[in-house]
Amino acid sequence: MTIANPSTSTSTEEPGSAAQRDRRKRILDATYDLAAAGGFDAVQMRAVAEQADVALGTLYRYFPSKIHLLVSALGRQFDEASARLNEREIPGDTPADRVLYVLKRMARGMQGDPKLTEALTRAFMFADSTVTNEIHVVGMAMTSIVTHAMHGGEPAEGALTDEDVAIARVIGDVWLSALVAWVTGRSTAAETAAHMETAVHLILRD
Amino acid sequence: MTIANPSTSTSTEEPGSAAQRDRRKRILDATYDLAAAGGFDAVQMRAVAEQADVALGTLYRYFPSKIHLLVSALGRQFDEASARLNEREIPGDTPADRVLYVLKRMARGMQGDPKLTEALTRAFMFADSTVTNEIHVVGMAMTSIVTHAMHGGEPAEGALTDEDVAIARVIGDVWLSALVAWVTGRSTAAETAAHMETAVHLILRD
DNA sequence: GCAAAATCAGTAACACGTTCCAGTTTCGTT
DNA sequence: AACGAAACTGGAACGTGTTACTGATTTTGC
Repeated sequence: MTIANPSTSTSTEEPGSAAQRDRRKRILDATYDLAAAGGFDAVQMRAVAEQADVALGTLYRYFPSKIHLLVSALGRQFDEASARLNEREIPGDTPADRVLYVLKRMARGMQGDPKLTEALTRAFMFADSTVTNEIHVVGMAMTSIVTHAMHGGEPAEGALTDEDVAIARVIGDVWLSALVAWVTGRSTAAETAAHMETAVHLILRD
Repeated sequence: MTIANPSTSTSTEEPGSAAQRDRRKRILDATYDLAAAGGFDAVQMRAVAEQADVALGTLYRYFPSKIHLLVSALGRQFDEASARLNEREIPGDTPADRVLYVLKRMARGMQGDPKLTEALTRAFMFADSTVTNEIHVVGMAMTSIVTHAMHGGEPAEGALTDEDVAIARVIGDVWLSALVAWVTGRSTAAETAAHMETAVHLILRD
């Protein structure tokens, strides 16, 4: 339905003073709200600053660009999704079934928040090398989710073969392309789902 | 109030007066040159207009946005590549070998023009539903290139199975993701090539 | 408890995509 | 050749991301 706003969880200890953490949190919350309400274009730096009760210069001190801001928000989202999915067993009899299960779960969450998804995906696609760190987090989370599903939810982290990782990466690539096509209005949710299903069966061959 | 929009025609026979065709070509040439020299950011609408010897308003009459402009340039480029590749036999003993041959050829071309590739890829990733037509051209050209390679360069257009098309799409998806990773500086050319090789063998299994 | 350093608010200004407009030129038709 | 429609030019202007600057306020080091 809706993607949980991660602002309530402060599991990882972030550096800086309490006031800094406060401002950072307020900024990310404002970003999240604006993105969820109006998508990429609605996340305007002046609006974020105002809603976070922070000056524009301060906003730029914390996040050097709109892309950094949105990708950081995406990173938190993905971390949360990954954590939720990886701590449970995945239903399904075959790897393909299980992978499709998690992909469909993620798709459902995203379709429930299309504007937010559009904003974060656009930022991800537009990011350059200055955002490499934040983006790497997303890629690894995706690989983790897929391999975890392939192995049926068993914590077989050490048993990942090269082929497992390659398969997960390919599925992640297809997923990303499908996501972009959906976000940019070039394919419907149903077409995206059908394409993912075809691709997963093709790659995991059953 | 005017409806006419010369930019919406992408077929080989372009309508309009000679002057219109002239302007369109000048605009696309200027776009190409600026993109090749400085990438996405260097393709500035005022600069394109000036270099094409056209007023800014005229540029916007032909291409309603920077994204349309760049995606159209990408379409022209892809059409040419597709035509060149499809009129010859593809070397290689297996479908995987042949597909990798054309992918590596394309990769080499792109690495030779990194700024141009960056500009066109960025535009492609940022396009929305108003550019669907132009983007469809690119997608079909990609599918055509891959299926042509799979079948060894034989003109077996009528014999494409659903699976052929699905495979071509998946390979296109992986290609696109790899391209984005390379363009945004998140992976090197060598990593991209290795990933493509792994993925193609995985999908075409031989 | 205090001075220096860092941070912040507020605001102006710049850059580039985009829109709009008034006047001029080109094009197709009669 | 003349006329109306469409296209073109040149330039002003607007919105939003980004930068720069100044004077207050908070934090830090001692």
